[in-house]
Amino acid sequence: MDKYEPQEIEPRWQQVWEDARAFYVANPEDPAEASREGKFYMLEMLPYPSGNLHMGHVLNYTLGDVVTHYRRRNGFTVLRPMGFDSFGLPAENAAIREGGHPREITERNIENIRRQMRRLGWAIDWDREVSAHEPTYYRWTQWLFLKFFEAGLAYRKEAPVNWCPNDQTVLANEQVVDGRCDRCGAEVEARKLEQWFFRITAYADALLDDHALLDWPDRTIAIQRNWIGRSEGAELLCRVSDLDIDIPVFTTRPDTLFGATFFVLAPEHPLVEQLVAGTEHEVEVLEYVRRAAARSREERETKDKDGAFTGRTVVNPGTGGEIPVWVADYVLMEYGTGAIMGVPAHDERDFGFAERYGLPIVRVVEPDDGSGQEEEGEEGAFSAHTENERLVNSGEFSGLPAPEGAAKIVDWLRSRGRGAPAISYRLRDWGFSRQRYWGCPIPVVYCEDDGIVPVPEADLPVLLPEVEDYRPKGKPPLASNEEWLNVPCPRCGKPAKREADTMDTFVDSSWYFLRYTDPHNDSAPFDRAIADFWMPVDQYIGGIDHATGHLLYSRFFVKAMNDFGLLGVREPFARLFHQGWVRQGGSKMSKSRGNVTAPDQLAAAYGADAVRLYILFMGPADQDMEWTEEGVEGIARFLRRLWRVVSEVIEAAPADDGVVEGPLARKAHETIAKVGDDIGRRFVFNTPIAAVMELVNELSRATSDQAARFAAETVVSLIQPYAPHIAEELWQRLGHERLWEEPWPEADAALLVRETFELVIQVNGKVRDRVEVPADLPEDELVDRAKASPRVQAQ
RNA sequence: GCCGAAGUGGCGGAACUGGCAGACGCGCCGGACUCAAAAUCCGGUGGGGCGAAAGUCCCGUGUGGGUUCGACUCCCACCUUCGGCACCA
Repeated sequence: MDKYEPQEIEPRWQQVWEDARAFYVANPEDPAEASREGKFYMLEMLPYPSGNLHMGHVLNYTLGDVVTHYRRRNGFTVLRPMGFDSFGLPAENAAIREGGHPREITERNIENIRRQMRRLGWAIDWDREVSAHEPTYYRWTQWLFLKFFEAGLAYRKEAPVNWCPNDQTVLANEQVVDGRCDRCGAEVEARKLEQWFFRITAYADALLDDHALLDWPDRTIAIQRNWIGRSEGAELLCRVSDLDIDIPVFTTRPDTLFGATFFVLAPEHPLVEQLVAGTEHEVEVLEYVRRAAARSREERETKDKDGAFTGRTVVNPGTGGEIPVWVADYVLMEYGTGAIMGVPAHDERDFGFAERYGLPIVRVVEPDDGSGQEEEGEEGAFSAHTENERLVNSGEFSGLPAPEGAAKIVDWLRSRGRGAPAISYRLRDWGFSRQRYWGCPIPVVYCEDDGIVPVPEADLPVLLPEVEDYRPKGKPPLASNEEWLNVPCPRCGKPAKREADTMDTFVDSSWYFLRYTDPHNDSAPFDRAIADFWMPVDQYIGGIDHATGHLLYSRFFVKAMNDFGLLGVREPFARLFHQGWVRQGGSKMSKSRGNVTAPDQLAAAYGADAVRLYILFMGPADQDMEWTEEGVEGIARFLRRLWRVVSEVIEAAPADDGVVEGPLARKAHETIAKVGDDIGRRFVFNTPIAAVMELVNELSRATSDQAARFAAETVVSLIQPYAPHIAEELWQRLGHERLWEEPWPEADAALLVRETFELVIQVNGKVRDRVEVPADLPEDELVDRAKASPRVQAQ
């Protein structure tokens, strides 16, 4: 018997699969007519090509690999592509650090990762590989941008960005950690610059409603729901009598309208200046606005509430009374209308403000217990929404239950043209322009006469130009290439300038799963019929850190593309699974933390099969795990044991027509049922390994009969998705071929049914007796049997 | 504060629909092989009593209650940890 030598076996089988094009899948001849029955689109989030794969990647892609093999062998046509999210800051920063061009570094990293992926034996269709930085890809990113622009879903406006005063650059949000630049540690400032935005807020309701279509983890849906932050309420108009202007406010508590004793504008509110212009309050208010602007976000959130009185009043549309208008920075311009009605009796924040400035506090909602209790002071001055409340001090609405009162008040306001039901969202439009080099150019031109002019489709791609110095230095690096920057206006031909910002990499990754379906198309991003054949992704696997980024952006992109008529589906990812973090020393494993174990050394020491098995055996795949190599020896032992036991069977039990029966045969069938159920239905990946280990343990006790032979073949077949190399080798030695195409084994249902089972009889929680009873006995019979037990009778 | 997830041996974890808690693996202990060690193989391993032994009894799944013949699992209250949102009107 020869030794188990993964370093010899593994490359050999990888070559066999490549030569046989085992995991490549062709698109249907006529995708519009092809049956979608049996198609399976397996996708894992594409890697960022930074240096090396780490164990988090190994977990992610091994999970996808197990599912791919399992589905294939269950008769599905599985699309399982791979690509690289190859634009972005890390490559650029690495290039700045090491010298050299981001493209060289990126392409070197891609080459290296591709090699690591092949070394691990993942079943990937490499014909469909795409990389975001290749013009053949980003040409279509630009094309899609133009569609969004035409539809009014991409627009430009002035907005605050993160500015690092030390590095003289705009930072992406993900580069700001606790308010500081993650490279130099300087405190980040807010600056106002013209920026590009995607109008994702137009899809806020669709993004919420269509959660119902998705088989996603509850927590992911909850995170997205929180992020979108939909609040129902009303928008009402408050009139500044002196100036004849109406200021809209949003509230979720219209029932408390009669308790609004003051009015507050955010310091950034555009009407502030007009309200105080030329009044005695002007100096004081503008000074307050300036001070507020200088405050850091953190200071603004933690200090006591303060503000400045404008000297103006507005009419409370409920009471008809005049209430004072203040400016205070606890009101945020970004949310609602940037103005609020202050109801100190029923809002904690308004209460704090009113106390400080001596503003009146009027209770208008009370618990409906009939006692009319009047509590005063801190505790009683405001009250949270509870089940049974009624309105008081609210004119004709007094006495109504609070929810009904709210509805009646909104109706009443609407009839007088002073308000309407309204919905407010926390979600903001997606700012996607970056003042950096290594990204997809935004294909527009600025013309003095024509404004923003899209680059004609025929002129795409707008190639990312070479620049002398791609370091960020306050203005976009692309702008330094004058030859590239200055072009005639596509509309009028006059001298114009290109957009020098590039796109956020999340734009690239918002549609890559569509390009995979038709990766070589050079007349469109993809053919609709082909995309409609494969989409949606049947199983997506990736980190939960993308819940409010990539996973939201991609849903938005697909919805918009569906509205453009480019695509049939409205959701990209039907089913979603998040692998847990692989931590080392307590923190998430990532390149930026430098706490990375490369899978290479591990594969060199134990083989790819051991690495794959080990990462899945460590624990439930959706839970975080602390990386340790402690247990990898156990997996290596298991593989050697598997090799030895199966080799023994090959020698001791040549295949014949002998009967396959007995406890070992039954155990094999139970294992088939368990493994298939775990992978297919429960989507758990650690317990199937334990089940196969159990079967190997039992098999090792008797290796010489036909039941042993059946058990050995079963073991090899079931472990194949996890450890395809050793499985293929042993399968061949067992006298078969092409295990990767072998149908998944089926458990013999008859063998799974136990004819009898051991009934455990308990009285008051104590085990009194165990009796063997027929499995099909009805419950009352079971009770009778239990009562008939002498040991129960003796009690 | 609101929303979500999770607490089981020395460790990672198993127990899926309420039915012998601790599968499988790590570690540890003992044995075989060996001049010896490594590797490999075999056996043991939740805690505590009683017993020479076969055994047998008690305790035990974050805490306190409850439902049930029976609870890691269901219900109520709480504690702890982790994640999301948060001056969001």
